[in-house]
Amino acid sequence: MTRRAGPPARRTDTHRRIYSVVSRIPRGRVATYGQVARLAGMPGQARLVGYALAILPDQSRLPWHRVVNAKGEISARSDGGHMEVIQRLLLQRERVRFGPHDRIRLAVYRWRPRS
DNA sequence: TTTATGGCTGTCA
DNA sequence: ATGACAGCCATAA
Repeated sequence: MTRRAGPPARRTDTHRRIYSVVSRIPRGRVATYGQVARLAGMPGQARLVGYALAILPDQSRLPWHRVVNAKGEISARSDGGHMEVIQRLLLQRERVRFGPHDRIRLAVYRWRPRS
């Protein structure tokens, strides 16, 4: 194994928890990166969520498109940017409406898990 | 090892 | 509303 002593498999566990939370976001609802981080037990790690989703394989079944930034917008990718369009389509397909400035009204569509 | 990004965010001007 | 800044930390070079 290449992994030595110290923090045991943190990266793996981190991604695991992030994906776990994302998989629970119901259709027609969205969550912000920061929100996912908090729910995953790592408040303030919004960027980690972005990383975890960025390396997601294309054939992944995870609802990555239901994660948006704090303003309710689809965050810009570093690459081409075609995924942003896909994300928008996927959301509209599950009837999430976009308001002015390509924004989603978080007050209306934000996911609110019970516990 | 060090440095520079990066699907972010809250605070403050 | 917009912009600068500072945290946070995984990855890539």
